Amino acid sequence: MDSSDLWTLYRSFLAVVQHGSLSRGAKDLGISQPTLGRHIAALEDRLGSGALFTRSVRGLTPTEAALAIRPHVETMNAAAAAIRRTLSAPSDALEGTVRISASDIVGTHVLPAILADLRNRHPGLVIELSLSNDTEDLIGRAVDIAVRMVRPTQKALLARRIGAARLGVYAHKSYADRHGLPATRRDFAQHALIGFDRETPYMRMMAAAVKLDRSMFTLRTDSDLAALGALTAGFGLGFCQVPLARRLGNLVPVLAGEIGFDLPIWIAMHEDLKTVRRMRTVFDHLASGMKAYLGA
Amino acid sequence: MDSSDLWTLYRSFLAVVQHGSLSRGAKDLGISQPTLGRHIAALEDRLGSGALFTRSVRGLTPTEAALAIRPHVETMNAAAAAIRRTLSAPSDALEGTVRISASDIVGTHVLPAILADLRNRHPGLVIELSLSNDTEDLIGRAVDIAVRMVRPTQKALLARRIGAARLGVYAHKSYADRHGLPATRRDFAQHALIGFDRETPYMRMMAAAVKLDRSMFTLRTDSDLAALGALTAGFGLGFCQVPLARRLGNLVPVLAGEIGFDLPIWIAMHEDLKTVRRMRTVFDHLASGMKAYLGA
DNA sequence: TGCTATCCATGCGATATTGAATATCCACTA
DNA sequence: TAGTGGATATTCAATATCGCATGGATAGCA
Repeated sequence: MDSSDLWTLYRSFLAVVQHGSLSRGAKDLGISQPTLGRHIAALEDRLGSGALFTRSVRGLTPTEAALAIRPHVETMNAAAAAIRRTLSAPSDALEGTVRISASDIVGTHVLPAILADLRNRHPGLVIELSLSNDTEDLIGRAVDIAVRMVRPTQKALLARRIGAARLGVYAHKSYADRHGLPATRRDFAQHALIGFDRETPYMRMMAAAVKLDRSMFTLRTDSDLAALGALTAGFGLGFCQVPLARRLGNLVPVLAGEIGFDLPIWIAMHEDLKTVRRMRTVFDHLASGMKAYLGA
Repeated sequence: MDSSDLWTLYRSFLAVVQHGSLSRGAKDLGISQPTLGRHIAALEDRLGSGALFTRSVRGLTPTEAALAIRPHVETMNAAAAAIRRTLSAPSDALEGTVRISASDIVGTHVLPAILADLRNRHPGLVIELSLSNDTEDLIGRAVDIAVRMVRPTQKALLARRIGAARLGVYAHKSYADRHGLPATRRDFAQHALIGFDRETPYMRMMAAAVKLDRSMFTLRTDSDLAALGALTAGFGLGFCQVPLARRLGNLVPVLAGEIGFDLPIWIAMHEDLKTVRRMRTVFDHLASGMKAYLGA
């Protein structure tokens, strides 16, 4: 083993980068601190690109080179995790682990009921739910199936369009009672608006569609959940998916005819997984569950 | 090391799957056949999902489970390769390796000149060129930079739209001299048409745009290069990017006003790489080179 | 200043892993 | 039917790797 088996060393590298010290990394990996130290030394030696860490008494600080390769090692790690999931059960069985990603809102307010139903039908299934508004992880194998609000373009993905969730402006009843509701878009200036903080491509699109921008918001947050929380707490006017607003109750639509736009809903998974029965089952169940949500 | 360091074992697994036998895989990895055999046995044992291979005297045949995890291991492998590329030079230097993916046509007819120019300016650069019409590999780290014909949607990608290449129908002069050219779309039935073989989403889109379908083609191939070769050899009428047709010469446009559509051109790379100087440099150079190609 | 907690490095015996040699199996062929 | 080539398994001594114990160093704090 002289040429270059570095894979184990990469794994050790990741533990150190994530934990910041040899001892903590070693504990996480279940190996000893001296061994992990030797791994890092061996890796630096064999890569021949100088030090990956600067040793200090507080731990190991990654160098620029270490930061540069870190994302790649994370990709390896995600793929390794995917292997374990794949083998968590035979491919023709309706049990084992499936990892799903979805947005904050969908993951907390829409999926739980769908997943509970799924679990009742197939008790052997184990669901991992990863909530994030980033949509980068299907190819990198960080998750098996994704519920998305944008059309996936990658060829290797099996994607199905479920429909579209209309996004509208709402206010909680308690807010409406106290402050009334705007009759026209101009009245917005007199109201408390809940919106985004940082500019993201997605937000820019949304802002253009409804002709609102960051400066008009009274409460700015990048957490959709926080925004929804503020909305239901009666803080002010905010966006909400129409089916979700119906389900939550006590939310009254604002200028429903005038402001709003459609958010397409897609379910996607890697094509490789379509032969794995539980993946296919979860995929189909998510599709029908989301369709029911849209129709509600 | 009892819990689960399987990364090295995954690497061994991949070698066996790729080469079909322990002995060939071992030669590829630079380790001995008994060692590799023990790796596979250990992996099967620790994964606890039964055999990964059926041993025969002809070699090792992957089981269904092995086939299921293979893509994930390939992802790990691609990421490992990306690490080596990243470290092939310091991140602030204009040397080292950059891996680019592009379509067959662009890779063979457009990029070479652009890359040659690049190499003249920065002799320390090493370019790896991966040609394929699949566009799945940026997140999985199989390549660093991609030239694409579709808009990338993934958030973690840094993408720039260069413009659009118009796709038109052409015939080689020699064909036109012998058979004449169609005056209307209906005349196509009397001509030899070069087109695609299998139905792909991309082809379906293209077919819809120009109102042609598979049954009308006299020569069917899924290799764009073969189609272009047939076109320039005077086989019949076929599609070609307008700037490329101009550059090749001896190609005459057919119904230029009537048939054709625009192919957007994008350059994309992972956002992580934008701090690596040579990546940025190649990205920018590709952008300006492709823009020049479109303008030509 | 001295105590503690946390960190990395080193020496050393125990253990696990490796490679060379070899045995064995089987398909194929003259 | 015997020989050949290519394959996997086994044995065993050499060696690489590991964990434990320990040393040394620094920051925080009373």
